[in-house]
Amino acid sequence: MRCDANTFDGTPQQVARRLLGHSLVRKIHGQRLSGIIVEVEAYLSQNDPASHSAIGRKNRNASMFGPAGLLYVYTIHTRHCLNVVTEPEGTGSAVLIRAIEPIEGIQWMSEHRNRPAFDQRSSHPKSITQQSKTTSLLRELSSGPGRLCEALQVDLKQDGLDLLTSDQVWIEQPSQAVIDRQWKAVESNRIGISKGVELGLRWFIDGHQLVSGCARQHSQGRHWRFGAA
DNA sequence: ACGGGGATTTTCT
DNA sequence: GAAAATCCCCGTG
Repeated sequence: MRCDANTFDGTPQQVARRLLGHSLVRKIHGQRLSGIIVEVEAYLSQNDPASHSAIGRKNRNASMFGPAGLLYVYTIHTRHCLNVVTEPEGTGSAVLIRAIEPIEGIQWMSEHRNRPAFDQRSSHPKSITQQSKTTSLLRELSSGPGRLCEALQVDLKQDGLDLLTSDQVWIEQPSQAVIDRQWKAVESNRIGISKGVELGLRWFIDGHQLVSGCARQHSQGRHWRFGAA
């Protein structure tokens, strides 16, 4: 079920934690592409030197200052990254989606990433070797903010779309299958930034294989039952 | 008009 | 690990 405004209501920290386990859905050429959000970061409107909003409202970050539930897309080198805008119009805050576990349209995502076609027959592998092979293929697809944008064919053309009403991209509530997994979420510092590292503000599913970066586990950090936040 | 910088990824050694 | 790739925007002149 598509999320309503309640999902995007709250501080960027609250929305970031809430979005874990939700599905990011992209519809393109009549096809549904989707994945479960497993890693997020919050970027704040105040006292956050790493936030794009820290330089003030410009053309390129304008949608970050829009109302909660907008999509904010920016470019980094040759790639794109996508964010969910939080807080009321005029407030520059957002949640960066850093990794998804692909669910629907995996073949299309493989093509978009220009990777060898993903073999659906091995998506329920029996041997450990097949399992790790599948995992590494999926990691290439959507573990990392630039990768998932390419897999879902999201770029500046989607910047500013409204996730509440768009027929191109939206967020859906966690499926029963996800709830049954009894995931735990953990907090860490954000990665890939030079300022504001000590603020924390990164959350991910503990031990999930598609979380980006080397630290997929953070056992010493605070953690809680998924869905409790 | 020009040049630098960035919430990244890939492909080397 | 380190460097390249070769983007978009923004600040400067």
